[in-house]
Amino acid sequence: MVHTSTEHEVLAVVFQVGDAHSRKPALNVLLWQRALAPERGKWSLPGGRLRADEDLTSSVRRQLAEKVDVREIAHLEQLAVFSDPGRVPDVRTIASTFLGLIPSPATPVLPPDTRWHPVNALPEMAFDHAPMIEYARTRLAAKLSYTNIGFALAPTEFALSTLRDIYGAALGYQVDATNLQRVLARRGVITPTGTTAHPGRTGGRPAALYRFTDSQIRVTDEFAALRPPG
Amino acid sequence: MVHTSTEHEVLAVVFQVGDAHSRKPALNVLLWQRALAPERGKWSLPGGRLRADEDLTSSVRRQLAEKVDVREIAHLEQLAVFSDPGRVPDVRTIASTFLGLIPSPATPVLPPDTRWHPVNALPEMAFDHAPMIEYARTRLAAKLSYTNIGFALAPTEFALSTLRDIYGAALGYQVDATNLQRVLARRGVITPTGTTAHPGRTGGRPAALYRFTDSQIRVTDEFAALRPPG
DNA sequence: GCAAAAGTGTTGCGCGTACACCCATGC
DNA sequence: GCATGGGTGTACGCGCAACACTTTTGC
Repeated sequence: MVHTSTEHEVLAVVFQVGDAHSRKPALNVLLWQRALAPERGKWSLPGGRLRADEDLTSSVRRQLAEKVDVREIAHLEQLAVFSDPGRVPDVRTIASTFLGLIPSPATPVLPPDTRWHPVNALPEMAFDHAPMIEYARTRLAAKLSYTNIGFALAPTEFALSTLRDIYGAALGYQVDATNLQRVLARRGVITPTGTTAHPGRTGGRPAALYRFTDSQIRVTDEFAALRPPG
Repeated sequence: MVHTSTEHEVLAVVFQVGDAHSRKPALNVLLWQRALAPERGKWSLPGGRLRADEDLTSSVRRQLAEKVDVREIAHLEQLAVFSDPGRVPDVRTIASTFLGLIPSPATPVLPPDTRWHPVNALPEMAFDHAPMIEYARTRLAAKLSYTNIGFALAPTEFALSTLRDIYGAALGYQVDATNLQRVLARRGVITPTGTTAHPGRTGGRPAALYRFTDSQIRVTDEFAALRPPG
C-alpha cells in the first residue's frame, strides 16, 4: 500500500517598487529560476516545505532569508491557500501564500539564481505561481486604498512625487500627488518631517519631506458604507 | 524514530441570522459538542481532516454535509490559516478556516450534538476555535459594507425592515432602514419585486418587497480612495 | 380616530477629485 | 528671464447619515 502523505509548502509573493532596466519605476516581484526538474528553467516564488515545529509566518521568514535580508521585509501577511490536488506533480502539496513588501531604495545582493521581475512582464512561471502573483497584486492594490500599507513600499523619508510614483507603480495607474497628500495627511498616515529635499539639476522648488506615521499596518478607512452610528 | 507527520484540517464558521430563544434576531454560529477527548464537552466548529484527493472547498462542503443541508449554504469563502504547532495536542495540525453563510428563514433539522449559538454568548469553545469565529465575524462585517454579501443571509424576498434586522444582527449595531435602502438600491444590489407584504396584526403600511439582484458575491464599492481616474 | 409600520423628502457634511493658480529653485 | 518641479486654494460632485414628515394599514 502506498502511503499518500500530504505536504504543506509556503510561498511568498515579495514586491518592491524599483526602476530596474527602465526609467519609470515599476512593481517588481522576487523570483528564482529552477535548476532542476520539475519545471526546470521556469521561475518560482521563493518558499518551500513547512517544518513540523514552525508556524507559517516563521516558515516564510526562514525561507525568505535564503534569498533576501529578512530585516528588509517591512510587511508580511497571509494570502490564500492553493489546494488543488494536481497543482504540483507527484506528492500532493498544499500551498499557503504570503504577501511580502520591501521598501523602495533597498536592493541588497541576491543569489545568482534570483532576480526581480516586473509584474507586467513576467517570465514563464512554474506550476500555479502566476495566479498567486495576480492575487497578491489585487490584494495590495485594495489595501493601498484603505490602510497605511504604503509604509512598507516607501523609503523612510520621501518627497511626495516619489510616493506618487510608488503608488502609481503598485496600482497600475497614475496617481495625483496633490490629492494623495491630502488623503494621506487627513487620515494621519503621513507626517511632514519639516525638512526639504534638494532640487535636481533641472531646478524646481525643493520638495517637502514626509514619513509614514506608523510602521505597522493599520486600517484607516474601515467602512465604505454602513458605518456605526456616531 | 517517531514519524512526525502533519495533518491538515478544514474548519467552517457558518453563520445565520435567527431569532432562536429571544425576540430580537441575532447572529448565530453552527457548533457541535465534543463527546470524546480531547476537550470533551466543549463546542467545536464543524470540519475535519482533509483527504488526499480533494481541495479545501470540496472538503468543507463534504464535512458540512454531515451537519446541515449543503444546498442551503449560499456563500462559502476562505478565511485564514491557523498554524501554531501547539494549537491542538498530539499530532501537529494546520487548520484552514472558511466562512459559510445560510439564509435567514431556513433552519433544517440538525444532528443531536449540533446547535446554533448566538455569537454574543458563546459556550466554552474547544482549542483555538473562538478566535476563528471572531475573525470570521470581522470579515463578514467588512464585506457587508463593500459587497453584496447580504444575499447569503437574507431570504429570497424580504421587506426592508427584515433586511435591516439582518444587517443589524450581523454588524452588531442598529442600521437605519431608510438609508440601507438607498445605499443598496443605488449600487444595484437590491431590486424591488413590485409586490408588497401584508401588515401584521398591529397594522401599519404594507411593506414593499425586494430581492437581491445577484446570488453570487460581487464587489460593489471597491475603492474607498485612490480610485482609477475617470 | 389612533397607533403602528413603511416610505419620501430635505438637509448637511465629510471625503475625494479636478484644475487653476502661486512659489522656489537651477540655468 | 524662463523652464521645471512643488505646493496651495477653490470648486464641484457624490455618497451617506440624520431626521422630520407623509402615507397606508389594523383595530
